[in-house]
Amino acid sequence: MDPAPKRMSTEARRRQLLAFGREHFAQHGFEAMPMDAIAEHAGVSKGLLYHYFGDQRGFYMETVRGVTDEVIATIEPPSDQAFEDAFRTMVTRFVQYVQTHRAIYRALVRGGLGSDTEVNALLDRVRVTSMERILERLGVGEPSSLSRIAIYGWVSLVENSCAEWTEADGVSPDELVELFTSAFQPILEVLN
Amino acid sequence: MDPAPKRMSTEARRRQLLAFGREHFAQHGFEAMPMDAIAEHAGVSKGLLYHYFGDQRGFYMETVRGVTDEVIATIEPPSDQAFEDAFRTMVTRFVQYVQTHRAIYRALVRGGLGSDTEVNALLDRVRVTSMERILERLGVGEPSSLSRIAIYGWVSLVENSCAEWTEADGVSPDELVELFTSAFQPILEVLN
DNA sequence: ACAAGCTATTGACGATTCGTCAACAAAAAA
DNA sequence: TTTTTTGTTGACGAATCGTCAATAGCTTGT
Repeated sequence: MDPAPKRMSTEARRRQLLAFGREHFAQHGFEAMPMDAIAEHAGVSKGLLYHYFGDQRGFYMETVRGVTDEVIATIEPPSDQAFEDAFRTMVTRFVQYVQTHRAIYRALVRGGLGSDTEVNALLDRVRVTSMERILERLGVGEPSSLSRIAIYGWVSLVENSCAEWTEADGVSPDELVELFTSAFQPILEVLN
Repeated sequence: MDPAPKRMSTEARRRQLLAFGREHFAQHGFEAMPMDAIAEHAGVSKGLLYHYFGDQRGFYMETVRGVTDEVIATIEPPSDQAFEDAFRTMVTRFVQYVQTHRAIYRALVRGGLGSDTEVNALLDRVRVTSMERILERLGVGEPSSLSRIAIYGWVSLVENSCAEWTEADGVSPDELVELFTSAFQPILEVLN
């Protein structure tokens, strides 16, 4: 695939492998594919993957974490806006992220890494972070059980609607943002 | 575990193995567990599992299908009610199902069989069936892309809220039904 | 009661994949 | 050049999948 220098610095090699992993998973999903084959496509030996990432799960984890961290950074709500505006900014940025990173996002939520408990925890971290940021901006200290369930549900709605969106045609980002915003109103009624 | 008769009729053995599988997955989730070990716990040989279900995926599939078919049958909306009532009946029955089958339901949506494309298709069948029934009752023939996305999102909200609910305390079924009903109103605005 | 036939059931087997590790080789240091 | 460091490899053992000929329990016929 690449000229693939025979020997690279630890950091450079690591970045290269993670970049390849991201691209690979975006195209092929996280379906079971032997580490041998992945390594071959990446132009290195299987042993090298294990050397850098410990085990298969480790490679998946680091790749996924790269994406989830990116998402979390993207939807950081601006601190100089009132709630309604900050909320809309978060949602808008999220939708834009999905639009810009269609393939990898779909692989993330549809590619089926739910099987792995640890990897799934990374996905849940995005959801929980979103929840906490919203609750914090609303000044809700200790949300009730119902509040948590309601917000979690809304976040899931956003997540899965976006996943479907990546396979649909003719729906603009604005329409999605509008949908998510209006869907949040009944949730707001319930919070604490 | 059981007295485990040495030889059973094909149908009886099949039912017994599926019942065991359901119980096993409810308790342990669908985490990777060797077929050898599963067979041992079930009191049969590994070969027998393969004989009845073809392969590992086949065993998972049949077990999951048992549950998904049950869910689909449960939320069949009554045909003699107006939409609002039929809708509420569907949601209520669904919530009751989750309450009654906590363990297996959580395993279903959290146990991580998303990894497998085919098994995931079974889960999606529940969502799609729900969507179609609602759309049909509303008299929506060919839903727009946005409509599909919106309803799919709402179904995901219900699904994931319920999954969280199985791990939470102090939230009544009625509160959930109320939440889901109010969360549906903005969706209704968008449909076609 | 016994033999013969049917079929539910088994466990050993080859194939595939995971993860390890001692050996190798390319760059840097002396 | 020689030595040292360390990025890299491929062969290996362990674990698991899925197969299949052999086995053993039930049924039928006499």
